[in-house]
Amino acid sequence: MPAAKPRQAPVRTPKQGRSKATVATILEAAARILAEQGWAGFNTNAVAARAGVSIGSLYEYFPDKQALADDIANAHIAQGESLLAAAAGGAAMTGGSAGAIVDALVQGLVDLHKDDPRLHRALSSDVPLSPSVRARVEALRRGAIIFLEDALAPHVSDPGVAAQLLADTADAVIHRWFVEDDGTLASPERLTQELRRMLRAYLAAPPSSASHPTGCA
Amino acid sequence: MPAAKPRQAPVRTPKQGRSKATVATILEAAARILAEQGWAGFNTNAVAARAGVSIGSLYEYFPDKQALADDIANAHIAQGESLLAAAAGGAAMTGGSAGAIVDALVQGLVDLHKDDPRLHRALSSDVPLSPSVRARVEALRRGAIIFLEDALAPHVSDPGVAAQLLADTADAVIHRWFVEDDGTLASPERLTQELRRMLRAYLAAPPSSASHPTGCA
DNA sequence: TACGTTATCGAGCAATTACTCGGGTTCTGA
DNA sequence: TCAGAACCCGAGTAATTGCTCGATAACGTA
Repeated sequence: MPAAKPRQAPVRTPKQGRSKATVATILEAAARILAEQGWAGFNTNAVAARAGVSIGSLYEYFPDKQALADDIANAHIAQGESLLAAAAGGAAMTGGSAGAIVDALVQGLVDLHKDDPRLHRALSSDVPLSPSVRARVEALRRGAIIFLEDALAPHVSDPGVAAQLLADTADAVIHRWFVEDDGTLASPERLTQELRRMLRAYLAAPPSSASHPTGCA
Repeated sequence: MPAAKPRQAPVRTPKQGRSKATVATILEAAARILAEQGWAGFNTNAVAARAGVSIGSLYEYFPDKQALADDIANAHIAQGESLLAAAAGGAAMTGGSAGAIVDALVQGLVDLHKDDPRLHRALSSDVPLSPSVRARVEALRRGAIIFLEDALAPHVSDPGVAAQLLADTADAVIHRWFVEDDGTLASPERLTQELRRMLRAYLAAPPSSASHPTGCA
């Protein structure tokens, strides 16, 4: 890893159709390698070879390896943004009851994780992303929590904490079941159903009860 | 990364006191580098330098880089095993009520994550561990779930699913709050309290109620 | 003290890999 | 048709890094 030096020939922006296709091919090959072999197998020579393109061509359009990874991550994040927006819309449509909020949240996260789980895994816990990309992920998370906070306000006493608990729980657990999946004992679908039940139970529970819960006394 | 070749001089097992100290120093330095810089900064030359030991000495006691990482992971897992055993004992002592089970589970996992969170993070989602180590982690997880399953049997209708949901939820969420900690909105302690509330509410909820939960109707 | 065992050392080898650069090919517009 | 722009090529460079090996030093014991 040589120190950052000013590049002689500046990075090209594709103008003709063939170069646009080249860039797309490179990005696709890079994503596949990332999904299949993770960051460890992600080297620019391999990406170029897999794309059927010379290493020189790759560096015509990407200033360095990091930019390539960031581009892939940004595309994935954009997908996540629209997916969560759709989930938010769905929750609003169905009336905003606690159950509807839970369903929309869980469904949105399942959708996000089900499409290309291996790439999602690589991007979320393997690739060292640049600060700007990390900031975008964080913004997405915060946006989702803020939305949840508003939606939950009528239903709980501390919407801020409830929103974060719901968002983090659903995301972390779904991530584990759909992405890590190291010999999961029960099926993800069954577990997801039970997850919804748990989140609903939480939202329905009184703010702070006795230390020994006894159900409905 | 050259192909695996039979080592000329077999790996030494430390006999004298000074070599035992050397091994300990190497392991300590390696753990610190792993915690501070992750797998990316974890190279054997750096470990040897940080330990104040020559690279040759390192390779007297560790066959390769992977063995070094695995040794650190195994020590960490052993710690986790005893911690979870303690939590299990605690739950049994306090009577085995649903609330006690939740408290013991959450407390055990918090303890596991609070001690050296950076190392825990590196080991759990950065270092490519060898299959045997991964198997040991998986065995630990399954053991915890089996234990939970027995403990929950008197309280829920489907202990298998409930046990996995509880274990995965608590682990994943606590991991996020105590280890990842990317600008968490609320304090981990407050969130942990609310997590306990959620898990209790789940265990107290009836097996399968109407789609619109209304608390205790 | 003498000798075998144990421990330490570090220059350097070999493989990997991010990235360059000089030169060729294809396209486009006049 | 032809000049220049856009595109593509891939051998090669320099840095990093896992690991070896022959030599030296410290230790234990007779």
